[in-house]
Amino acid sequence: MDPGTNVLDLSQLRRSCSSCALNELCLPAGICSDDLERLDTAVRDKRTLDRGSVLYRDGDPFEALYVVRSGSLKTFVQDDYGDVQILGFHLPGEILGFDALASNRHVSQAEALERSSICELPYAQLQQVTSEVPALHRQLMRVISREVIEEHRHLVMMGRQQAQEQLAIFLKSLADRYQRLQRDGTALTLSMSRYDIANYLGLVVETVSRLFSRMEEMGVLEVNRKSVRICRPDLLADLCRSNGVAAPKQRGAG
Amino acid sequence: MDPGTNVLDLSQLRRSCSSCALNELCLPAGICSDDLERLDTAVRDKRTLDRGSVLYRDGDPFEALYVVRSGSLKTFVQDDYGDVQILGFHLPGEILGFDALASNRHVSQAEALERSSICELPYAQLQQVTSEVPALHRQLMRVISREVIEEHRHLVMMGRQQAQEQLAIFLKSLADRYQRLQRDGTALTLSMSRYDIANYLGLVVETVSRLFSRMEEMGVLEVNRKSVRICRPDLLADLCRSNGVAAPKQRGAG
DNA sequence: CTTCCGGATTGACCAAGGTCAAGTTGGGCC
DNA sequence: GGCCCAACTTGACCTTGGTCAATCCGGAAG
Repeated sequence: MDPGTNVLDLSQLRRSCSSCALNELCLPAGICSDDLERLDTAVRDKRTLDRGSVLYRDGDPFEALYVVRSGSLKTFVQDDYGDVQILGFHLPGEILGFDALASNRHVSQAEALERSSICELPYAQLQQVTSEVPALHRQLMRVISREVIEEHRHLVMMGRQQAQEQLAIFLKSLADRYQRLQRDGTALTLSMSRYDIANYLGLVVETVSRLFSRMEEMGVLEVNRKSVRICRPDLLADLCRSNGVAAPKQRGAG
Repeated sequence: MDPGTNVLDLSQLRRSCSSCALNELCLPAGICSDDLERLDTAVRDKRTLDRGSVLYRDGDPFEALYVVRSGSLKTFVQDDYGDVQILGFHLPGEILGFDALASNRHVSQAEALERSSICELPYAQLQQVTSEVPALHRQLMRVISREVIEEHRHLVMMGRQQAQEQLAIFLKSLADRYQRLQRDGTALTLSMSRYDIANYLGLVVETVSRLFSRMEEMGVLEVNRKSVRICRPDLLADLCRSNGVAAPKQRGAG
């Protein structure tokens, strides 16, 4: 439809947040349409990243926050000896770059796992708009808080004693996030490598590989390289809790 | 000095942030004195918590952020089966409660590890003040960002393959935080139990106990229940990197 | 088509650390 | 003082998952 009307595309671009499918997941959530237009003035443009290209690296000056529009990225820290710890995998609607707020420098690296597009929110403009739109300020805080909670989830996963539980929780949470994007939560396409998954969970790649095989034998998954089908979501949920524990322990202190 | 002048104490109380020793570590950092007074209007009062008492628990409505003034707390999440994962230990100057910004409910629990005092920042008032004082807004964001980075550190620690590295990193980072409080960074008094440490690192208590003993044999530490003296900070630093690795790996991608 | 190569899988082996069980210690309380 | 209990330590044992090595697989390049 509307072939050749590039001008229309541009105006569409400017009002991107209002028309974006990620509206409800992203920064604009809960912002009224008037304020949305102002937010749009702060969104620079969409950059496209090829697989493996770096959005920001450790030490880069803080310039902007970034929203994943399509594709996916990983963020990680790397110590002086080159040891890497992956901090997270980021799907559409998720915002990156908060690590740089503290010191005005990024202290982690963000890298595309596949061809991805990004919305850039230059911090200077964003600050301007948030000062004019208090609701946006609160929403921004909420989004950072989500980031904090997401890291809690990561910690809980890593703290598990059994590697199988860890992988089960990882897959389940990935499935949940897929579903929120209105995708099929039972047919995952993993954009990250086995090495990335292993590192993310604090395991080695062989263990992850074996666990995939074992879960396939158990009939929980169907695995074919990058594509994972969750045949038995119920069983997967069970695997998140050891080997199916007895009764829930009592909550609260004694 | 000034005995019996209770009135003076009260006025002192109201201007608490300006005179607080934690000034440079806490929210006020980098805020001019005029604005500081306005911040003080948002700080309710100081609560005292006994060991084991709960500041907020999972599900509590979000009412305030809290600053540790003295003592220490732990925060943790607890799943439906009672399994706990400790998220952090919080020393004076550190701010708690950000997890509730996302949903207006806390999704973790904060509990005093020893007799502690707390400054309460009711969020309604805080929002009022931050809207009037943009610098405070930015500072608040910086503080949350610090929280994010602190969790990165936790993840890196947990991701280590060797338990000894994990404990070494834990002790070193604790020592560093002690030092920032102008305390002696080589004489730690652990307010948390061995169980807490183990849980925090994703280990079991026996392993932690053995590692303390081993490090004592190595001459790195002197351990006596809660008190840990770091005899050889240099060796401790070595232990943070496996068993002293060869050359740093090359950074950056190939 | 074949070659090449990085990512993934599988197997054999082994040790770090988890589990279970038996002390030890020290602080609180009668 | 002595008892008690929780926190901690230590030992013996064994499982899980890490290590090393061989192999497989599929996509990209020639």
